[in-house]
Amino acid sequence: MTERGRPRSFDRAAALRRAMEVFWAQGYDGTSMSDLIAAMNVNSPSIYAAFGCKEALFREAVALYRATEGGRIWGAMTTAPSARAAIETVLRVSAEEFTRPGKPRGCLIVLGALHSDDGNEAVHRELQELRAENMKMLLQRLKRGVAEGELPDGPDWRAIATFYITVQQGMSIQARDGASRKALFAVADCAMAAWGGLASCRRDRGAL
Amino acid sequence: MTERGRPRSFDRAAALRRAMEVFWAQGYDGTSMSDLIAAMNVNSPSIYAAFGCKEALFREAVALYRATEGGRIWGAMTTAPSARAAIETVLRVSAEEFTRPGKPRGCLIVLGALHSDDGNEAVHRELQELRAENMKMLLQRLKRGVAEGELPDGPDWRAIATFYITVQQGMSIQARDGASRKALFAVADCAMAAWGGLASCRRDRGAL
DNA sequence: TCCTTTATGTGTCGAACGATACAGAATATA
DNA sequence: TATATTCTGTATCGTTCGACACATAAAGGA
Repeated sequence: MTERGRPRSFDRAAALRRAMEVFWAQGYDGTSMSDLIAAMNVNSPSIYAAFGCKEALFREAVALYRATEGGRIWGAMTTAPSARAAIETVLRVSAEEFTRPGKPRGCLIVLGALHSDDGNEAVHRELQELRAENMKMLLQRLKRGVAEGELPDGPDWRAIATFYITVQQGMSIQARDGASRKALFAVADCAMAAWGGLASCRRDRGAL
Repeated sequence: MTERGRPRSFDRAAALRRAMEVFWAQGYDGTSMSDLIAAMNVNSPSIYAAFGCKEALFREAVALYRATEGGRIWGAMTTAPSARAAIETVLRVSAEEFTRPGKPRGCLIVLGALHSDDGNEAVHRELQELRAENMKMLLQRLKRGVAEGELPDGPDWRAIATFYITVQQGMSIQARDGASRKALFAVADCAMAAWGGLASCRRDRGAL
C-alpha cells in the first residue's frame, strides 16, 4: 500500500524544525501563525493538514526539542559515571546548548510558555510537567548515588536537586539576556563549588 | 490653582496596584486590555486618560513593583553589614516575596516580558536593563567587600555575581512551578554553601 | 481514461486585540 | 447662572489572531 493522493510539496521534518526554532525563540503565545507560515514557508491550510493546529504543532516541536537539544543536555543523567559528574555535565552542556551560535538562546522547555493565558493552559501544563520530570530525573540520580554508596545518606537530596535545577533554569534567563558561554561555564563551576559542602552536610544541621 | 473639570471617580493608585498584579501574574503580552479593565474596574477610555497606553501603564506598574516588592528584595544590598550577608538576604527575601500568599509567584522583572515580540521591544529591553542593573548592584557590593578588606582580591567576582543572579532568577521559575517557600529557602542555603569555596578560590585555578 | 484521494493557494471567517470618537455628566471658574 | 474643563460610559474603529471553505492541482488505482 503506497501513498495516495497528491504528494506533500514540502519537507515535513524540515518545516517542523523551523517551527521549533520559532517557538523556541518567541515562545508559544509570542509565535503567530503568520510567523510560522513565514518561517516554514508553508501556507496555513497545509500546516493545519500536516500538524493539526498550532498547539499540536507546538507539541511536536517540543518533542523534537527533547529528542535533540534536550537529549544532549539530559543524556548525561544516565551516562555519566557518577551523580556529581552527571550534574556537572548537565550544567556544562546546558551552557553550551543555551549559547549555540545561530540557535535561540536558553531552553524551549523553560521559556516556551511561562505564563498561563487564555488558551494555552494545556501547553503551559505540559512544559511544567517536563520541568518536573527533569527535577525528578536529577533527584533519582542522586538517590542512585546514595544507594550505590557514592553519596552519604544524610543530606536533603531533594533540596540539593532543587538547587541545581534552579541554577540550570536560571541559566536560560541569563542566556536570553546575552550571557556568554564562558560566563555560563563559570556559573556551572560556581554551582559545583557548592557540592562539597552540600554532599557532606547533615540533614539535622539547619534547613538542610 | 485647584483641580479643574470632573474629578476622577476611581483611586488611581489602587487601580495601578491591581494592574501591576495582573501584569505580574500574566506578563506584558499575556495581559489584555480586557484583563486590565476587569481587574482595575475602570473602563478603557479612563485607563487611557489616566495612564496613556498599555505600555505606559506597564512602565508605571514596573516602577511600583520596584518601589515595593523589588525594594524589599534588593534593599539588603545596601543595608546588610557584609557582602555575604547582602547576598544571603537577597536570596532569602526573594524566597519570601516569590511565595507570598495572595500575590503572583516569582518576579515581575524576570517574568514580565522574556520574549521580544512585535510591539514589546521597548518593554522587553527595559526589563532586561533592570535585570542588568541588579547584576551590577550585586557585583559592586562584592567589589566594595574587596575594597573594605572583607573579601580577597583573587576570585572572579563577576562570575560569582553572575552565579548568584542566576540562582535568584531561577527561583522565579521555581516559584512559578509551585516550589514552596521552604524549598526556596533551601535553594538559598545551597547557594550560600558555595560561598566558602568561591570566596577563597584563586583566579588562576581553572575557570574561576 | 476516469475516479478517488490528498495537498495546495486564495480568500475569508468570527473573535479578540489595542486604542478612540463621541456625547453626556460632573466639577471649578467667571 | 454660564462657560470652560475634565472624566465617564457606550459603542466602535482598523488590525491581527487562529482556523478553515473552497476550488484546483497532482498523485495512485480501476
